[in-house]
Amino acid sequence: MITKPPTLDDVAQAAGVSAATISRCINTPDRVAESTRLRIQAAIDALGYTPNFGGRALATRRTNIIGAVIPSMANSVFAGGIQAFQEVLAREKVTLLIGSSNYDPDYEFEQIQTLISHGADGMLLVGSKRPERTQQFLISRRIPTLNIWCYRADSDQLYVGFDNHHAGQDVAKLVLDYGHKAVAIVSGICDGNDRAADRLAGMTSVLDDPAYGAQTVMVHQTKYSFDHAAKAFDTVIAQSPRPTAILAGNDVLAAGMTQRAKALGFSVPDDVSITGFDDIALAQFVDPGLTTVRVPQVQMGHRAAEELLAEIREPGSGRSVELLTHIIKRGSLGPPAQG
Amino acid sequence: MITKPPTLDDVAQAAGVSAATISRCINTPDRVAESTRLRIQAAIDALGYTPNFGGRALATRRTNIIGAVIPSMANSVFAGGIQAFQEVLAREKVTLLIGSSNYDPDYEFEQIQTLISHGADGMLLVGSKRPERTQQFLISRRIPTLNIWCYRADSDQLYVGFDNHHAGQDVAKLVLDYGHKAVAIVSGICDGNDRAADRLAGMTSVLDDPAYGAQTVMVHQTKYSFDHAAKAFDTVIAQSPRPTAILAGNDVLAAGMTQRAKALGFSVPDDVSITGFDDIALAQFVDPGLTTVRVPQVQMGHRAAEELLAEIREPGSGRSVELLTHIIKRGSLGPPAQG
DNA sequence: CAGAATATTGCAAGCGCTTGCATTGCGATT
DNA sequence: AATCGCAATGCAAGCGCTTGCAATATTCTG
Repeated sequence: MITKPPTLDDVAQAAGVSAATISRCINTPDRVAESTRLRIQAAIDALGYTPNFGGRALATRRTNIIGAVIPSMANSVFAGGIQAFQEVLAREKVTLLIGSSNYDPDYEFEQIQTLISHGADGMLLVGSKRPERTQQFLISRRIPTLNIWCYRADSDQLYVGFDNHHAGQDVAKLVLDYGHKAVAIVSGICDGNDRAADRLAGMTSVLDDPAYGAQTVMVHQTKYSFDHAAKAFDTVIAQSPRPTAILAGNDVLAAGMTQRAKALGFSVPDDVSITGFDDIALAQFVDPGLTTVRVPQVQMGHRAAEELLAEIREPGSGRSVELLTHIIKRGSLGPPAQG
Repeated sequence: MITKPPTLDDVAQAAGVSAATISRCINTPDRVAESTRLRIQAAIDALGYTPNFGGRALATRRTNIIGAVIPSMANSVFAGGIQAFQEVLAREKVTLLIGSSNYDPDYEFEQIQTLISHGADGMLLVGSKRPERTQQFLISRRIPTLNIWCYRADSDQLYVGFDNHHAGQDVAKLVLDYGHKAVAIVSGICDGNDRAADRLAGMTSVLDDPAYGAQTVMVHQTKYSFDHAAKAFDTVIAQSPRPTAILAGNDVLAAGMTQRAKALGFSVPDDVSITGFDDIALAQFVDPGLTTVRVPQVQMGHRAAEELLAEIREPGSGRSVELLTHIIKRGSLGPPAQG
């Protein structure tokens, strides 16, 4: 027996009222008389009626869906934040539609289009820079959008994040404070990834500051994977002068390099110090533990959800929020060997 | 300029054809002449048109959304599989709606309802056992559903996963092969989590097999977090006789215990061996590396997507798939100290 | 070159729900 | 008792898209 799901009309028939009344009974119960409401409720229960989403979306032009496009689901960098984000949404009966862009702006655009065409009322995006057409699309569609993982004071967009540039400077300074003079940077691919670019810029701005008398041995960009990190280490460590410290663009790179370093017989941090970024769970399990920048992921997710919801319900009411990062010191950073 | 999003009609007007043709051009391009197709495409691009989801859903009674409810997004156990799952869906222009249940069956039910009321054409769920009302709901709504992370031959449901019981036996046997006689198990909470329960059952079935002459010192259930793992380690290690090996229900527990063990001055594996389960990225970074059971996450995600899509397009055509696990040997398991 | 087959395109009827406006009923007001 | 105000309900017009069927244009067949 192929039973089609019951519709509003079915319920109306069963309850002996018009479809409009049923609709009101569901959406604005106080507009319906107590007695009919009861009758309707009974009919709904009897038929097991659930409003059809498409119909409702079509009529109201609202979906209660929020879309999020994150660069990657595979590594856990974004997991914590999204989980926190989702918790808040769930509480408000809003559903999360997730896409992942694999760090590719074109693919990100595609995902955004998909999510929006699926009716997303708002969008959560990672980072701030994106191609003109993406921006245009978002604007022309009037989709409330909020960017996380970065923060820009001088912008009319909404941000809930932190200052990657500044955080990058912090680590770099710390490393120089330890006395390192020859430092290399292994960054994520900056093209299309403003967080990586900002971090890198922050780091180099310090390293290249003559006041410190240090030297940037090499800046190397590579993908966020353990394998790429290992290769990057090989490249960087072969430079001359050999760097005594390597600043990594994130923890995945740092972890991968640490492992590779040990495999090659280098001692961390005695032969080479390595710092990370993000403080993902992994960071404390690497041996030695990664000195890294802690990003307040959970807080970021929560606040992002709150502000985005606010912006959706009342355009203009969402606020940007700057979060603070701080450095977690573990064993992977030490003074350079006496040379 | 208050631009409402462009509709099919707008595009039709711009391209000088009827709305129907536009629709065909999008859904069945070969039914449209090359020349008009180009003209339409131009119009679409010019207007930045995206099909309205509600309208489409209403007309086709299909949403091209698949819902997934996973126990947790916070740890990376499920990330790889979901990412793989999503990749296949994206290729087919199907979108993923994700919910997380936090390992709570009631909450899982709630999430399932939300996703389905949002029009999900199919559901991906983790594990096999769930409350009667959840099952009933799924059945009454005729939602194609596929379960991952487990496999049951004797079932009319769809599974793409592996035999947790068997895998649990495998690790247990391996540990006994190393000569351990006093073994403890630190499992996830089995209530409402059939994977954890199956693994545990598999492990105990071996440990309690008199043929091996071993002893199960203790079975301890706790939540999947590093903190809980540390506490569990404290409890378990204080037993008498002191276990020389601890089987963990997953890698998070194993990693947390390893770290705690080292912090307390125990050498792993010399003082105590620890095994994990899942082979998440973390496992290779823990020192010593975790001997664990590798779960073919990516493969699981891919196959699950394929079978679920098949089942949705042609009910009855989806097939269950049993995947195989194998043990990855690293340093955390060794022979017991001579005693 | 007529007639048929086929490829393109348009018409119009929904899909299920919401909502502005009109209608009905009824107690309150004068 | 006639009138008014308001609460409760019904009517009907969409919301944007798909699709069976019909109409027209194009190509093929003999």
